Amino acid sequence: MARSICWFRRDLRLDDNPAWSAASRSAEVVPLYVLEPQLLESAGPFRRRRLLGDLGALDDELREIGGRLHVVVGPAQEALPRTAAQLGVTSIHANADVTAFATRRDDACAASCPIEWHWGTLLHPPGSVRTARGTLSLVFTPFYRRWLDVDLAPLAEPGSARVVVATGSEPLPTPDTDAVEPPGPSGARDRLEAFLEVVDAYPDLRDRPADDGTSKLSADLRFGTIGPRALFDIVGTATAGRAAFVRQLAWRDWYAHLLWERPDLVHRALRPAYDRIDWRDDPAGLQAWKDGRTGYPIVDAGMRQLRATGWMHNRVRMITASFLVKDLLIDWRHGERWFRHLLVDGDVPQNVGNWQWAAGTGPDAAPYFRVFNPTTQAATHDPRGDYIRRWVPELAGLAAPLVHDPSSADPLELAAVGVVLGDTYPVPIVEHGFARERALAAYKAALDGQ
DNA sequence: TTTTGAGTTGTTCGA
DNA sequence: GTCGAACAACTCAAA
Repeated sequence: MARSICWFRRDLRLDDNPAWSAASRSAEVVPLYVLEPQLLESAGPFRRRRLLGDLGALDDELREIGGRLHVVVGPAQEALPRTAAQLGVTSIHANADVTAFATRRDDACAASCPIEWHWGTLLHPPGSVRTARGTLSLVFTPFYRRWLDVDLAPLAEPGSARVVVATGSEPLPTPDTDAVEPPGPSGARDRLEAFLEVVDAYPDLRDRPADDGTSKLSADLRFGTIGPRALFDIVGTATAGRAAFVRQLAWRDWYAHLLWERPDLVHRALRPAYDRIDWRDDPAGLQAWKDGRTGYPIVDAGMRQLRATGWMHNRVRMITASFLVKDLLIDWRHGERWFRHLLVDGDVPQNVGNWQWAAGTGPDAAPYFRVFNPTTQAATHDPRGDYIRRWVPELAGLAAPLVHDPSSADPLELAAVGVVLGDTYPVPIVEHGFARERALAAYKAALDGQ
C-alpha cells in the first residue's frame, strides 16, 4: 500500500498546499514536521513562539481528519531518511524553499530520500517569470508586468488519503509565553477578514503606522498559515486597494526569485560597487539604534515596537533602516541580522531584499541620494504623533510638531511636560543634515571606485 | 547590435 | 506656504 510523507516546513496548512495535495493522494499519508534545533535556536523569541503556535494549530487541523502531526527532532538530513525508513514510506512530498541554507539541506535530503518537490510558498515559482530575453528582471516594474501575465497554477485541493498516526512522535515544545495573535490558518482567516474591511483604504492607510491599514498577514505568509495562491483568489484585483495589495505579493515573489538565482545576496550587494562603501564601525550607535535611543522619536518608536512585539509597521521599517544605513552609515547587514532575529515574519529573502533596497545597494531604480529625513517622515506619516507617543511614552506629553523633533524645542517648554533631553530622552545621536552629506559622500566614493 | 525609455516608497532649494 | 526642478549617472528591458 502506497504511503507517503508530507514534510511540512513553511507551509503549515492543509488548504492551497501542493505538497499536501500530492501526498494526500496516496493511500496513506504521514504529516511530518522536522524540528531542527539549529533553526529553532536562530528563530528568535517571536518567531519561535509563532512557529510553535502554528504547529499546534496544524496538529489540531489534522486531528479533525483523524490524524496527528508527526514530529521528529534533528537535522533534516538525518531525521528525514530515518523517519522515512521507520515508517516504510515510498515517497515524500515537500514545498521547496529558496535560500542557500534550505537548498543545501534539501539537496542533501534528496540524495537519500525519494522527495518530490512542489511550490507552495509563492504565487509563481522561481524561474517562471521571465523577461523577453529569458532572464529574471532586475527592475521591479517589468517583473511585475510579466508576473501579472503568467498563468496561475490551479488551486491545490487536498486528497483523501488515510492520515496515519505513527508512534514515536516527539512532543512539541511548549511556548514560553502565549501567542499574542491567534496562530494557524484560523487566525490567518480572521486577520484576512479584518483586512478586507479596510482594503480599499490600503493605498492611503498602509503608510500610517498609527492606523491598522496593513494586512498583518506577514507572519502568516512566512509560516504558510495562509497560501499566497488562495490569498490572491480571495483578494483579487477588482479595486485599486486590492490591486495595491496584490502588487505587494509580487514584490514578495520577486525577492524570493532573486535570492533563488543569486543566493549570495544574503552577503553581497547586488551591485559590487556598493560593497566598497566605507561603513562606520560604531558599536555604540548600533546599540542605540537597537535600543530605540537615537533621539529621533519615529526611529525609536519603531525599534521599540520591534523589540516589544516582534513586528514593526512597514513604513517605519523603511525609516529605521534608512536611519541605520544612511544616518549612522552602519553596514546594512547589521540591521538585517537584528531584524531577522526579532521579526515574527522574519524571512531571509524578504528581509535581505528590503534591506538592500533601503540601503540602496540592491535591485533598485531609486537614486542613492534619496535619503529619508526621519523628522519629515514622521510628520508626513504620523502627523499627530500618535504612533510615537504609543511607543515612546516619555514623550507622551508632547503634541505635534514637537513630538517629531523634541530637540528643536525650547528646554523650558519640554521641561513643562517632563522631558529633559539627555536625561529623560536622548539628544539626537547624529545631526541629520551632517549625516546626510556624510552618507552621500561615502556612496559616491564607493561608486567612483575609490 | 544599437537605441531608447524608464525606473516603489524622497529631500532640498529657490522662485 | 506652495510648487517645480534638481539631485547623477546608470542599468536594465524592450524594441
